[in-house]
Amino acid sequence: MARERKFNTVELFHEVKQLLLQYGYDGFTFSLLADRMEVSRAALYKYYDNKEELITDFMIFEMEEFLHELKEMEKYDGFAQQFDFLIDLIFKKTEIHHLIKAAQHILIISEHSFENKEKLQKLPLEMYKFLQSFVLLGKNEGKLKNHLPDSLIIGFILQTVAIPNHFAVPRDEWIYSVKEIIGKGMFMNR
Amino acid sequence: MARERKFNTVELFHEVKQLLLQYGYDGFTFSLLADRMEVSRAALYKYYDNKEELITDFMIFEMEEFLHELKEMEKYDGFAQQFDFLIDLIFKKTEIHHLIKAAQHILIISEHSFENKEKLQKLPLEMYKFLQSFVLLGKNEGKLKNHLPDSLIIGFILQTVAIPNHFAVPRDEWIYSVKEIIGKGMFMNR
DNA sequence: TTGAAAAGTTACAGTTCTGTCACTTAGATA
DNA sequence: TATCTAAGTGACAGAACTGTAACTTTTCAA
Repeated sequence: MARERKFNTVELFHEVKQLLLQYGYDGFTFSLLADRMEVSRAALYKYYDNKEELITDFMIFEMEEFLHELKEMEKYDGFAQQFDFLIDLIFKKTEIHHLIKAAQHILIISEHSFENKEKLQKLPLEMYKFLQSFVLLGKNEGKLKNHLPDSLIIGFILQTVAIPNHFAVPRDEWIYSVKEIIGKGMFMNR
Repeated sequence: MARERKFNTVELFHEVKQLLLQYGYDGFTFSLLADRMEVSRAALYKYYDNKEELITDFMIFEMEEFLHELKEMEKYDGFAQQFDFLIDLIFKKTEIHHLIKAAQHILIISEHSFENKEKLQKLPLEMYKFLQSFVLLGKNEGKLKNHLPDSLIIGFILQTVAIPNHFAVPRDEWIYSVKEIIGKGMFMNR
């Protein structure tokens, strides 16, 4: 009925991710993407009205995938095991942190609402709600300090991934030390 | 001998800061700045060749100011007091975190070297070296865990400022809890 | 008072990106 | 094989930003 497509959504999103991480939201252009995909710029406009819609769709795709992997946590028993899984996951997927930042950037600069804007807004909330149940488990098990705000606990854990490792401390040592600080702090116990 | 200037560097940098924090490096333009300063765009080009040079000069100004405030730490006696001062300072100057990010952005995207590029590169290093001596003090006093990498300790402390307080936990409770987690961790002691 | 010098403006050319439209191409089906 | 339809292209106009050059304005000092 119609001509064969030169690319699919998976290939497209793969390049979008590379470009976003390399150039950021503002540096990303349809020309850049079209060159990478080896199609004309106009071809991309057949599928997405503008950059905002394209990146939004991509973000939703990435965040849903991450959320899906996050929910693997439930397969682990008890807080301690889930904690280890969580830290390992966010260090395996460090890009997600940058992508969420970019997502918030879209929501801030976009004036008019559009198709998937609402969906993009809801995803971080869903993620937050899921992690809050994890925090609650920790508190109920008596493993997490009760008086600390849930949002700070969650934020702290997610933020660690953004600490720049300028001096190239070996990955394993780094992650081990992060877990240590989050759990037991950096002060000596007396 | 010459005509009176319509603006000075202090006023200029004040507006640059506002615009940078609101629009980010990419969103910042000479037109935007000229409007704010109520001068013509071309007038700005009398003082700065381009955006890169302008923002670089501004960054150096801001980072030197911050470094100066940071060095007030030395007036406090012992690690514990210096730690409290440091946390309070970085929460008083949360913007500096975003500005340093922007500075790194410049260094990444700029191809050719220019006047103050080197100076901009050196400032974070100077800051790092200063904080490292603080970490050393903590380790020597037996207050900080010896086996944790210095760069992680420093990164951890600086990064806390970027944790988003989405649910508007009161400032004092927030900062108190941050200090608690950094020092003693979020796990219950058994 | 007049003219040198710095401050400031206007206007232009060049670049890059955006969004659209008329067009061509390729594959399925009738 | 004719033709319908979706895929893809090239080319255009409009917008925004950049950097510069020629010009005007203001001030002070000789």
